[in-house]
Amino acid sequence: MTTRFRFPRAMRVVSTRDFRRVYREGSRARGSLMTVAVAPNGLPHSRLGLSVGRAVWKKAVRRNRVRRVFREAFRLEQHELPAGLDVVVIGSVPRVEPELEATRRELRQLTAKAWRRYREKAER
RNA sequence: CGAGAGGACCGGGCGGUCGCUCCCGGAGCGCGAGCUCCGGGGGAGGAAAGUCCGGGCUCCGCGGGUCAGGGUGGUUGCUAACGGCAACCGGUCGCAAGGCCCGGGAAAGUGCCACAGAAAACAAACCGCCUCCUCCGGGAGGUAAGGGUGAAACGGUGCGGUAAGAGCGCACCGCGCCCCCGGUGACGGGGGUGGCACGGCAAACCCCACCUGGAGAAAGACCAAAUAGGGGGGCGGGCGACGACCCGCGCCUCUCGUCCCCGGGUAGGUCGUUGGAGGCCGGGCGCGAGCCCGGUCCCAGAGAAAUGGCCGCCCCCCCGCCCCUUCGGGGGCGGGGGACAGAAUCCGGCUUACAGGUCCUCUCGCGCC
RNA sequence: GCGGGCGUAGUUCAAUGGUAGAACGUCAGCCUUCCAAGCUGAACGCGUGGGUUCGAUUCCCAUCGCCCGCU
Repeated sequence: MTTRFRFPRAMRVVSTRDFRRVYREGSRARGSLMTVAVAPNGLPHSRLGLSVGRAVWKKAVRRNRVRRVFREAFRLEQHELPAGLDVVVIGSVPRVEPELEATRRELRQLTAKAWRRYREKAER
């Protein structure tokens, strides 16, 4: 049985309430391509939320490109990431042109880093 | 062959693989909304953009009138409508094909025209020119051809005429008015006449003609947790509002009285939401924009927002190395690049951005037959 | 997605269609033993491209950039 890389809508953070919860309670980690914010979601799987605003690119095409690369990176890395998290990927770097492999690497590192910070905060 | 003009169109192709979303069919799970799997099908643009116009649609209670405000500006058409388009007229640029033009009114009124200049719009006269007078300093009168200023100076050129001159007279051109002819019309052509009157600016106020209510899908309709206790309807009276006023009808936000009823609504969800002034093919009408008839097709519907990622081959462009060459170029290998740009209620236009490429028609020049 | 508004010196703002000004800042000189303050002087420009006009920062059109409001 080969590992599947499905990515249905249920694996997306969609509602405004969930976004607000991650921003308020979650922990963050910033890298050269993105900022990652995480918080547990109480589900058996992790979910992805995207936030790529006009500060990244003024043209809608370029923003869509950034979102697609981020989304593809999450799809391919979903089994390597901790389960049961809401992962909000924020486009925080103006005029980024992300490469897929670099994005996968950074997503993995930043998610682990943010998740570690969350657990340290929870212990205190 | 070269130079150029106008128009129509395409916007990388094929395959593999991992995904997303919607629709249809089937199977499984679940009380159910639904979820999962399998198969089939659809899935960005010519500008989806800017939001500059016009319309559909929805709400603001409906209809009518006058005004205010806003818009348009050659004519005739096309259209659901338009500030769009077509044909034509006029002006202007080009040898031409053709291009460009916010192209009504300045004898309804108001305003502005800096500086310079004598004078800037209604007539006047700085230097001049001419005649006469003179105490030789100049003065009176005639004149607007010449000078100079200016973006613009009171018709232009020539001849006659005169003291010097002047439409003072004549010819041609321009301009105004009248008549005739052609055209639906803008306007064009011809004839007569006037003796020049009417400087420019209306993307200055304005006048004229025509058009025009406001908001916008976050419009709007429905279902409906948690929380909070209020909320709704009928009848009668009063005040008042939707740019202003008026008329007719309708209605009640607000408030008072009274009677009756149990719903209202945030988060969230569903609808609106994709079948339409629709695409393609054929025929007919029209110079054309377009219109009519018949056949055929269903062709994106997301929602923190799908239409993507990776790989291979082909196509086009650029660079490097090597080989061949009839010096025009051809071939091989490697590397890089392939525009502008992403639907969000829909449609008709306009505008702006854009690598490269295809097709059609026309003009001018050169050569050959 | 929709609706509004604004672009003028380095900065904050003015200006009827007729030479673009003010304050602060910058630079130079004077003054002072030196600095500051003060005085004098200078440089610095209408977002961009067209059009109307004799003439445009001003009027008209297009374009670029920025800001605000509406669930």
